[in-house]
Amino acid sequence: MIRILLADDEHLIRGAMAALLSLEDDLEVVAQAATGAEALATARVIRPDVAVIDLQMPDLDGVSVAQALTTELPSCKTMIVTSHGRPGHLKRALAAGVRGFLPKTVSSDVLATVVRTVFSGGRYVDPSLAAEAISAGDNPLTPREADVLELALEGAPIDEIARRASLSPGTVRNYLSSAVGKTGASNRHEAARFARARGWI
Amino acid sequence: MIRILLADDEHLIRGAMAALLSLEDDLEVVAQAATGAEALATARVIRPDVAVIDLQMPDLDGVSVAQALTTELPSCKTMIVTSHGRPGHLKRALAAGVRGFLPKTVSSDVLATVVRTVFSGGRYVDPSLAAEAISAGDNPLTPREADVLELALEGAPIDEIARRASLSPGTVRNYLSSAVGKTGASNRHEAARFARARGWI
DNA sequence: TGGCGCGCATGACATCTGTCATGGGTTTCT
DNA sequence: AGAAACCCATGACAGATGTCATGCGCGCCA
Repeated sequence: MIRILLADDEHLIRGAMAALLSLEDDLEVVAQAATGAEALATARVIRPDVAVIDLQMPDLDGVSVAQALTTELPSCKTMIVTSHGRPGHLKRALAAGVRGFLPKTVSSDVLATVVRTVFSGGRYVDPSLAAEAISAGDNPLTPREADVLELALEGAPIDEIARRASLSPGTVRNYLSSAVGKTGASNRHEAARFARARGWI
Repeated sequence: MIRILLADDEHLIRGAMAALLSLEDDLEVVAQAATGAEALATARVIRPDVAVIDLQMPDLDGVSVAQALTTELPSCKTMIVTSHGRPGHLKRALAAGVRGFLPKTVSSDVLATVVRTVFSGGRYVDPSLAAEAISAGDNPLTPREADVLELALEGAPIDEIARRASLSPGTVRNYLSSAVGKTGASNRHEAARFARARGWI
């Protein structure tokens, strides 16, 4: 029997997935969590075989949870399911030790199969997401550029970005200018959206 | 037996919700669809009692489907479930004749209950979404302002917005300036995000 | 040890944007 | 008919932004 921890902030989805996984004879959902922190806390106590975690959750995102889990509970294999598959997340997730990565568009059969695969030590990444990730290419942004661009995402003016990043406005403009050049955008807002779409930030 | 049509682009979610609804004795999922168009076509043939539709789908969004359904199949009650509950959608949905509106954070019990409620002629709107919608207030943007602001969402420069809206750049700036004033934002990008968050665009 | 890339900053310049005043045409309501 | 709101446009001005050149210090690596 494979013991599963299920984490998703959407109660309905979580319950439904649990119902679905429970239909399989060899799978058992032993715990559920609605937030990243909750997932982590529960996992420490329950020590599940496989953790199925939603990528976007209110507090910690799925990748952070996975990161913590792989160091704290190496015996617990982590896999991530997501609605909005962005290439960058896949790379981050893999680096965090995630063993399976799926969009929620897959069928339930696939989910169950992948749970078994990662449980027995294998890995699985959704082919279309993998293809996207490859075509998206490497992140050309320097860490600082990425930081600044992320703050620019919400549409804040430069002065505010500068304050939030503890930089001088001039420096912020330089980073943004560089980022705009690298993305081929015509202003920082477009650049920020572009980078977000690629999963670079 | 209440006959249900289920539409959601995420296969996993759809299957899981179907599994969950089927656990109820008086509910039966008679059809599933992955897109808005598919949902519509299927409903015309199957004539379900209740249509449970995801708000965001690749082609037609849930509200458009609901609109079509209420005129074409008045006997079919429509309800909408959504991940990202934005107040504006709720208002639009209600105007489109939707009988139930739920975030996916609710429990499965609630879903089943609401299905029964709308089937028997009642209405149900998630209380927290309703509260949000009320606090968001009415849309103060004129239609044209909303148009322009929507084009500004992607971060395009003013000249491009002007071209896409077939307006002079000066006019675009005026609308944007007005919208920025109404939203209390400090630039159009922030204003666009704000308006989006309120469901105004 | 000498590049090289990066982080951080400043200054100058051209352009883009936001704001305001103004005006004419249309529709809607009273 | 008149007022009010909206649509569209132009012009002018200040401030924000994008771009470029330049500089210093740091850590990494051949």
